[in-house]
Amino acid sequence: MNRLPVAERREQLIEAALSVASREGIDGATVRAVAAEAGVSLGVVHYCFRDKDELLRAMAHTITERNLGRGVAEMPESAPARDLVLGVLEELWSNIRATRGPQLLTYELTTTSLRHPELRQVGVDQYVVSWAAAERFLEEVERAAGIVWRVPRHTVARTIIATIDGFSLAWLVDGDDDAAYQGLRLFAEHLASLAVPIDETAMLGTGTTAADEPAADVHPFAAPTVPAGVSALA
Amino acid sequence: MNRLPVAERREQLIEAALSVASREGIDGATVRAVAAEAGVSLGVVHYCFRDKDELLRAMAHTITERNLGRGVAEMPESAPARDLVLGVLEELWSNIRATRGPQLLTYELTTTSLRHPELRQVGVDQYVVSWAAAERFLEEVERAAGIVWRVPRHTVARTIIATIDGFSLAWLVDGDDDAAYQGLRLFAEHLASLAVPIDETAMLGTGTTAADEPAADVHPFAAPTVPAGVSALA
DNA sequence: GTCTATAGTTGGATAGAC
DNA sequence: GTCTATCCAACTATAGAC
Repeated sequence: MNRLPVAERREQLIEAALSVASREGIDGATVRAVAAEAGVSLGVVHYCFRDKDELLRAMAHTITERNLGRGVAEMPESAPARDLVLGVLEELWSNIRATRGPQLLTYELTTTSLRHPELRQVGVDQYVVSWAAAERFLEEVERAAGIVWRVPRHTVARTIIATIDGFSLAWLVDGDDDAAYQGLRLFAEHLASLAVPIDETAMLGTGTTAADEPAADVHPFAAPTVPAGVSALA
Repeated sequence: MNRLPVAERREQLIEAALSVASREGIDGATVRAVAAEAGVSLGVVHYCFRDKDELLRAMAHTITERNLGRGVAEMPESAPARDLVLGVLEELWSNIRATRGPQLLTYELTTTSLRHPELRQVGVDQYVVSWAAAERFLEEVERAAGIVWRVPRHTVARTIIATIDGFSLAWLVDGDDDAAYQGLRLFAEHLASLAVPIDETAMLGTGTTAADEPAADVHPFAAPTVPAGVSALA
């Protein structure tokens, strides 16, 4: 009944999709369910989106977009790397804990994207955005703590995302808050141990902020981790 | 046509389910598809399994059972912790790389189990088995390397599984073998750094192999050390 | 723009012949 | 034990009235 410009209707439907999918799982997010959630009839959804895939893609895009927005807001001018790392991980964790459904949904989207070529880009985008956010965080820490990382930044970024994903998934299954928290704390310590004060590396003489001293066998100059055909963050 | 005892038929069907699900994804593992894969007709599957859920549960059970079997085969009588850790992670990784489909399937099973109460136990079992395997491995390392871990064993075990899951998932998406390998190497170094020679802890006088001396601030109930300026990130 | 009605698929589950 | 035939539910997608 209520007439709306298409753009607004789309947003409303995306929001509805997000709600249903977070609550019922990705399989529960049928076109019908989304229409019902939004309080419109079936036809409206198909008027706003070419097909279900386009709706899902739009929904996924909104999610990653928001994850990008919720990046590192402000960082102290100067603080020890350890404190910065610990602080951000704490915050990240409390955020995850507070959003079970959406969190699970992102993993459902990842696995789904791996089985459906039409959604393939969704999974790639998720990681591109996550890794980029992690790298930005690492840069901030470098600046604020006056350090560099013992291993290439992108490797550290990838490690951060992997660890958070792994602990989150396990926590979704067993719901053990303490165990997850313990694990993340331990990881934070590890992360902090990867930071080396800039003075100590000064004598190595280099302009780049990338690490020059690899850990044992971790080679610093591995090829950059940009998957082919993933130039688009947009 | 070919008459078989139910038990064998069941195994055959489970095998078929495993194949289809690994290849086409969990959604592709319909009762019909499984029947086709096994070369039997639809009715047969329903004769051997009460319903689809029971088939999926049986399939999942087979997977975790095999993961349990493929535990740490042999471990040297004596070797440095670092070598042991590196060796096992290498092997684990090459195994994952060689089994994309099944690997992805386990994650699909995890997320699916989180949305369907009837399959809830599947996800729990996956982790129980994984954690147990990791703990057994850690015990072996303790013995062979003459060390104990700086943090409770179950925390380390959980970290191992989380890290492997995280890197695997990312690798499934971007297919970057090098990046995944780099990350796991770095993790191996971290793991090795958690080992402390038994001599150094002897004076602490304790019978348990669990760590009694938490790392720096990794205390179960330590208040979050969030620097003033960082809490703004929340 | 929005609705109802309906076409066309797919898939779970059962009945009953063999 | 195995097969064919069939029922029924749920879903995507479209057509056409309002």
